[in-house]
Amino acid sequence: MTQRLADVPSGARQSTLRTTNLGLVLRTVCASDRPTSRSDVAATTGMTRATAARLVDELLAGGLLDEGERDPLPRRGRPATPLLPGAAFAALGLQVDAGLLAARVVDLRGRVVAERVEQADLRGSEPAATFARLGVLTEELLAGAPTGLRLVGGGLALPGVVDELTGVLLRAPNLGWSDLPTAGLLGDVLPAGLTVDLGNEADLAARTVAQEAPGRAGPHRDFLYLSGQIGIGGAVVLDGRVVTGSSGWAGEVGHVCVQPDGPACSCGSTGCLELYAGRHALLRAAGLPLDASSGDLARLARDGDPAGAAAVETGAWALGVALAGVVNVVGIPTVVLGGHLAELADLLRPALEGHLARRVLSARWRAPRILSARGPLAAGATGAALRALDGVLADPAHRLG
Amino acid sequence: MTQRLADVPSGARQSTLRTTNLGLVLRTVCASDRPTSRSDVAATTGMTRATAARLVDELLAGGLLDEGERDPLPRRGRPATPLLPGAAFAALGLQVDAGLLAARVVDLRGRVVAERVEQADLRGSEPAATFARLGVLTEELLAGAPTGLRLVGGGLALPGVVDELTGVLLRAPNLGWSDLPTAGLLGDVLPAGLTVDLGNEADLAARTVAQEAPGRAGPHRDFLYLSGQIGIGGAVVLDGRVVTGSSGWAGEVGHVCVQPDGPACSCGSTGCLELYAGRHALLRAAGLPLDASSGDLARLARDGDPAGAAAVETGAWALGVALAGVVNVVGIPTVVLGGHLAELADLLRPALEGHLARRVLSARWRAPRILSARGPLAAGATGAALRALDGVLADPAHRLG
DNA sequence: TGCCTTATGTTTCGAGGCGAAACAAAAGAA
DNA sequence: TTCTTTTGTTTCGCCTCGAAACATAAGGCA
Repeated sequence: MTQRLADVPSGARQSTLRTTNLGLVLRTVCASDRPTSRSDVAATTGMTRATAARLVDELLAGGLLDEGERDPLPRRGRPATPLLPGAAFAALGLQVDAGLLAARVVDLRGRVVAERVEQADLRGSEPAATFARLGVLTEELLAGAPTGLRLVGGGLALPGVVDELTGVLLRAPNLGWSDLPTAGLLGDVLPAGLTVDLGNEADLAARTVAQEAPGRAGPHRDFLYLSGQIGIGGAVVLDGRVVTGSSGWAGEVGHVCVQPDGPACSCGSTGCLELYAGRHALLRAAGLPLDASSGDLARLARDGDPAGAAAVETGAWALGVALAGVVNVVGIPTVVLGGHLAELADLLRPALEGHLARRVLSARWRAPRILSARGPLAAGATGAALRALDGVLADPAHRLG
Repeated sequence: MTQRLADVPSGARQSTLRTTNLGLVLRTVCASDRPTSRSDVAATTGMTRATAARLVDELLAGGLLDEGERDPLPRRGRPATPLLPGAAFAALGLQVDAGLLAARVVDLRGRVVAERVEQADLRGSEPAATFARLGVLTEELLAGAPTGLRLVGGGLALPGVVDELTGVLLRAPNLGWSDLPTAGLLGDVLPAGLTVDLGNEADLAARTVAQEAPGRAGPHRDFLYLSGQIGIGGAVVLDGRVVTGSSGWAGEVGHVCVQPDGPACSCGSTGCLELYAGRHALLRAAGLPLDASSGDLARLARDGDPAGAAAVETGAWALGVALAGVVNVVGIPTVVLGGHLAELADLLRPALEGHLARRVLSARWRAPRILSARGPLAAGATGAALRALDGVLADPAHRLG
């Protein structure tokens, strides 16, 4: 198990060693779901206790680790000093969606330190006005947050295609926004000195499934995440990491064609998944108003309403065709349904797993599973904060200098 | 541009530094398409000349680098000593396909040192007999290879689903093989001490596009590779690396559904891509015998034969539907056609690019491109050798101890 | 021809960081 | 009280790299 330096074309020096090991120690502490001691760190990393202790002390001095209270466990030997991720470090997660605004502060231990979620119909809203609202929300949030918090950065989850490098929102049909340079807008409404990076809502929400706290892996390492908003977004998680691709154009599962002879989609194609399993499509097929919730639909279908059942049936069929294609290509048989699809998971599962069993080549070897990502609202905001905190874990030395 | 150690949960020590930098130097020399000097290495890696020279000397001693002849270029200053990847290191690439057997030796400079390719109809063949033939081929190949070659390993490309870890061929419909443990069969027919790893043909062939020599990147960093054999396999290349997924079940593009109401496929699904754009489907639609070549089909279509043109048209349509889905999900707009599809690329391109322009969400921002991977036969064999050589580049220190 | 300039490669020295091993500390067990 | 066990600390030596001076091998120019 020799360690290997990443393929950055730059020579490694002594300080690189230090940087790397600082990160390793921090990640080791974060990865554990219980307090860890210097000795534990040494054991799991293979370092000597001397080295582990040196590194831990440096991280403690920088506030990236905290020493916890001694656990009064009756054990032989000198009692260990528990180590925890530094509670002072936190990040800001924001989300703008067609139906809500959210702002959340998550600390390095993965705790939600403060949050504000506001229902709002933002379809076709004016970007500047909406960003101003987001700014007010954030200001209130931070005013109520504990003092002494060190915000290391932030992220903004948006329901659309985003260029993470330039900070331009390229396309967000459900907000009615496109080609929007957000840097200026965000700079005007957010506290100075805080860097907020954009991200696709599905990509970021998938992080909340991939890790249950910064640096601590969730129950699944490889899965497909489906984010049911008005449209359907997706993310591929491989080895615990979201595969973003070379640009933001990945994960548009909603526009996978499930019926080439089907109706025209606003995207220019025909028979897109969204036309069968999108939020509006399902509600319309069930005879419900477009502002009904997924819970309403679920109730209808469970109560034996024929239109409701048919809507779910059609949705499961379309999801089956589209997901089978994705599973055949990326080879990951685990699908996590998020957003409004999470609430429908139990209803969709029987038919959907049946379709997948038939259409997925590997089904006989590894049967595809449909899971549900029930959780608090605005998972994208949490994911955005997690992403910012991941930056700290990747290079803690940067925060010490 | 700080260097970061990979996320292996093991502490980095001084020797790790050395190991890493040895690899970095070797890869730097390999990445260049012209001889490189110690001074060049220092400049591109940011090391001092002293360090670069130390590392180079160690690699020279181990044969991983060679010093070349001085280039009599009239330049000022002390002439540089050219460095080249060590020609003594090479790997064996094998391929078994429905229509051929291939064995090839590729050295660290990316040169084909020796090769044997044999046409053969292996559909439904007896695995043991076919492996015996492969063994004979390999023996002849190695007998004719230059002496002093150090074979670092090998790979076998198979047209099917493979478990790379256990060495089991799970499913190869066109050979008629399934659940075949190859380790024993290979061990019986290959020289002792040579480790040969399995690989999917498309995954390995994609490597020949991703890199033009070991450690030297090809023209495209991100692309989709389509391998047209009798079936249609695929591979996703992201950042120059083939994305293999957690098991071998990725890349089954041939069984993406393009028409849910379409005919039944042998895989159990309906309307699979393969039924429209697979080799047999195209030939049948064109009214050609199943043993005709893609060149025959191309000629027919170019000559204005209606059936031939229709076959190409249908193939392009089906590829359009399937690839649009893949591009929408993985966000990579570059598609490289390999195998028998390479020869049809020019014919498919107009219609196919049209379909993609309509069905791919990002088309207006980045128009999908269809490229052709024309090259020598049995690209999988070359890719298998490249994969083995990549192992050397990843950890050259291992070859020095 | 002889000296200067320039680029490459080598040698020497010092500093940073880790491992090894002894040591100190803090508890339970006998 | 003393022994045992586990954790944390200190000291020392080794490894590897960077810095800087030095050596080498060419062209340029008078």
